[in-house]
Amino acid sequence: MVRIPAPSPQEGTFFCLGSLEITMNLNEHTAAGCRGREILERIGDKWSLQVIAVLGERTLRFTELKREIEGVSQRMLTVTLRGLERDGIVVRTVYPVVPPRVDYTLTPMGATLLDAAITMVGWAESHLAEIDAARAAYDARTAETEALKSQ
Amino acid sequence: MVRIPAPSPQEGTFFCLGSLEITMNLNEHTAAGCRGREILERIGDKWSLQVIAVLGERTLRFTELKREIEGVSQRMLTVTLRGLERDGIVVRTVYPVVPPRVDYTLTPMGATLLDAAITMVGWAESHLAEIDAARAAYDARTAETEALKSQ
DNA sequence: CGGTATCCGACGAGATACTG
DNA sequence: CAGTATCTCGTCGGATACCG
Repeated sequence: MVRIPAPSPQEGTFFCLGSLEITMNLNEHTAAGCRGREILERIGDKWSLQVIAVLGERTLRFTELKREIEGVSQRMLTVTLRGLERDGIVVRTVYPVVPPRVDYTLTPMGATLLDAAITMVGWAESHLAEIDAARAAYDARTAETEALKSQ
Repeated sequence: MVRIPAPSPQEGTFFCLGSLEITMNLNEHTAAGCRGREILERIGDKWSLQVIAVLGERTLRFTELKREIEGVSQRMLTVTLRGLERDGIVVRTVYPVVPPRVDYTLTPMGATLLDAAITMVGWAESHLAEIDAARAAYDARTAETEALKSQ
């Protein structure tokens, strides 16, 4: 388990991730202020991870990206890309030509994020069967309880 | 980059995470059906990761959990715990005593998930400064553009 | 103590229409 | 082509009240 000593305890510490402490200002003393969760809020949304994944293969234009991801609306792709650009995860390059051309590329930092994300996906892949079994068992238990109640 | 050959292509394949293909039924052919994203939907929500983290240290009762997490409502803690229980990440143990006592424990699978999550948090920790810089730069650029437009 | 039930506001996200 | 603007609806999550 990772434990990071708080460098300036007088600012107050916040149990961010169990034993993983981080230092923060007291006025940020909310769960939303947890920096460790920020990255999950970024890639935990509906589209970010998929965008990062496809850009991990190669640079793409807006329309190519939209075609590649399948299901994303133009609006949400724009919103997602702006967020990723703001965080320095993708670079947006506009070519002043007609018709317009905009390329999106993963930054080096974005590539390292993709590596970390793949770890998570790997975990998911190797535990999917176990999760499905747990769900089936839980749902069976729940259904049984419900049936007893309605008698 | 991870590429998993689709075992039964006739069921249709779906580009789940860039080059990471998974097999799925055609009637699940939505982005939400992506199994790789399921785990992110689980721990990407507002409270799951924090619950997993504090349970990673030791078994806790409901009220202890609520005290430990700070900011979570009773409702959301219940909802979160039910979800984690259903997925086999935590175990809920009810002791038939008065007053009631309910213990929550991380399963072995939950512990491995915590390890994977810590990888992500580690990434976040080591890139926070870079992300903040990127945001500041982006916001500065945006503010500048806005100022020019309103002239 | 450890929940459930209900109400309600805020936000995420799709559909659609319009633009440089 | 690559967006922006607006509307709308569904879901998330907090507050509150009640229960075994």
